[in-house]
Amino acid sequence: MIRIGYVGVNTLLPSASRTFRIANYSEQRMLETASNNIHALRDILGWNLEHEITLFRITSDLIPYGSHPINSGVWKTALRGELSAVGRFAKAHGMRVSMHPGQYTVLNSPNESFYQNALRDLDYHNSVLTLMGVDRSHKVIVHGGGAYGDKPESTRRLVERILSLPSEIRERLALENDERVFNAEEVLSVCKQVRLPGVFDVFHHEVLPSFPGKQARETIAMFGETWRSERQKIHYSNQDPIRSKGAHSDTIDEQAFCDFYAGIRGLDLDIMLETKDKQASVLKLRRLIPELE
DNA sequence: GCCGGTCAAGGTCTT
DNA sequence: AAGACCTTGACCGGC
Repeated sequence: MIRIGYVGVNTLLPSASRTFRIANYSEQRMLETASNNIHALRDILGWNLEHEITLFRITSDLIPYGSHPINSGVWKTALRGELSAVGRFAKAHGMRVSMHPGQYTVLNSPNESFYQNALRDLDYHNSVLTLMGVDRSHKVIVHGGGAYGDKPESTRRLVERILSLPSEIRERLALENDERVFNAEEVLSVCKQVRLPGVFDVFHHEVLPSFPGKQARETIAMFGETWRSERQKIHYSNQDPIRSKGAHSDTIDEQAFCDFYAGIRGLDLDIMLETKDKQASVLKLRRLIPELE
């Protein structure tokens, strides 16, 4: 069974990513905005339930400045009940949620300060999911980080940093190939070394290829081994025809997806679609391929 | 008031 | 040294 989902916001509903300028920061404003965002998230999941969509990525902006030093972390206690409630809803309906720190969270940075920032950010993302009460199959997905002109050393540092993470954070982590630095082959190698699941991003793999000669199904199968007893997840998107290389398209290209799907049909897989039109691409592919969940 | 254009946090890589 | 990358919404200037 192949299940598809979408990322971050629903274009038909109020956003769960509301924020404000850091110059206007106050604890009260942070808590109000965060509470509103959590309720907006609940409404998005409700919409998803009505449309039988059970795969969703929660925005990193759910708690404004959630991992910034300006934020005391009081939201972890103040909003415990609201996070728990939305998590109960997700669990009750068999939903799988995830989070994805941005490209600026760099775990393998040689800069100690940036490393500490990354640790805070991973703690933030893990805390949201933990307070929701969802287990470690609901992942926090990160990229490998930078190369710093020395890939072997940067990779070694990445491995070391992952292994030294607090276990509750490490056990929720998955690694994803990016389009500039860590390709699929390198990410898979790190995943095996540190025993973490790997998220294969189909589009990044097209922009920054590896595994020459291997078909998508083979590569997905190799990544699948890293998931052990958990359900495998991959990312899928297309190149925007106008914007720069690596930019996501507005919507999923039906022909491209059909060609891709022909090679993976029959697998057990969660596929996150990354497009500007969000939920619309999920509904579009469902119409095109009714057997998709 | 509304509209459209610009900026924001975060760090790395490329030009 | 400066711009690109990414993201959506906040914010600001001009009507």
